[in-house]
Amino acid sequence: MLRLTKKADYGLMALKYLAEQAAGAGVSAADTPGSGQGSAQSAKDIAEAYHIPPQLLAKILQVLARNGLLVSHAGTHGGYSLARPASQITAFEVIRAIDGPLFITSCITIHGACDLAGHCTIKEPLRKVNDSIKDLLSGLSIADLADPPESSRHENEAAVGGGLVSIAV
Amino acid sequence: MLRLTKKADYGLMALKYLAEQAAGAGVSAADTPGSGQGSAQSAKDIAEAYHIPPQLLAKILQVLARNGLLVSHAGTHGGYSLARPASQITAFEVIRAIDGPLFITSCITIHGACDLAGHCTIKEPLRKVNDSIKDLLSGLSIADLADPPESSRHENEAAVGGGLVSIAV
DNA sequence: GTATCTAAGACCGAATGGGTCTGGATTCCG
DNA sequence: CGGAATCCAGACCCATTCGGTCTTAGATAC
Repeated sequence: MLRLTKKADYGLMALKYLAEQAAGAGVSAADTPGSGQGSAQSAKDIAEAYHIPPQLLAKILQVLARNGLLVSHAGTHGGYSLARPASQITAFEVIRAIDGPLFITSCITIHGACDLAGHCTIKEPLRKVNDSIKDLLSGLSIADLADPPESSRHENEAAVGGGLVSIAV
Repeated sequence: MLRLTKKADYGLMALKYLAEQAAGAGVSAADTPGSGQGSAQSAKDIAEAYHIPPQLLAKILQVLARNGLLVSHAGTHGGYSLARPASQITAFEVIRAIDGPLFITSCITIHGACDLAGHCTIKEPLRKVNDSIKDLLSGLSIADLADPPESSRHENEAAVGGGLVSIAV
């Protein structure tokens, strides 16, 4: 299937959300305990914005924070904010933090070991594909997600407060 | 994890094996359809060559045959052979035949439907990545696996046709 | 007619992924 | 100070998928 997990999806969406908040809210609005990258958003807020299970997102954000992509702040008005500018956080980092190392084939492991050790003959060509995908994702930043260059925009995604599913596509 | 399944691995290895057999069997290069030469290999042979479970490989080959990538021949000296020249069978076809449609994110489905229907905002950028990966795999043929191009080249621009690595969004 | 091979399906155990729950530890605020 | 809001870290559960096996049936060459 070659697909990334829902967790990674959620993580990307959350980062995008934070990037938008940071950009829109102006840095000076509320002096937040983060590192000045806009206002901190709680896991619950983000989860509600996208209708994803709050507890699950909470765990994802924890992982992201542990990996240095987010900064967290506990307490009453705590939450998460980006650890770096959105343009300097790549989708690859997010995915690897959540889903672990990115290997297209079961052969390519950290040690290069393979259960088909000697006789796995397709390893090398696939490694190139693997690297290409990695490069591909490394070239995609959160800022790119948040601010699509010129793609089609027939989707009305205005902040739907407590809205229902609005099937647009 | 973004990795393809072991079945797809096995499938690719098997195709590569068949390509090599076809090429080495005296017939002109790898560009020979699976007809007329006794180079049909049984599932058991291939399985033994790579030490993979024979019955599992058998099922994989069946799927491949059903999808028109292999031609099968039952009977005493039956077996499988490539339905097309190895250079005209892409890794993408193999993977899709075995692992099903290739979608990087759970949002992108056949109908475009998404459980996060309206509010999945990262769908479009990721679709581009998805397409790029698809192009990447479509540019990799079985012949490339069997006869690895000079890997001393730059990694990303191997045998791939268009500028697919340039996502840049 | 029999040995050899593919075809097709049911079936199973283990791993993974998605999601929940619980019990803390921190920080703000009245 | 004490409580509310928030993050943190696990354990835990359930459904799906994956890897693999088994069985039965249909084709084909000798």
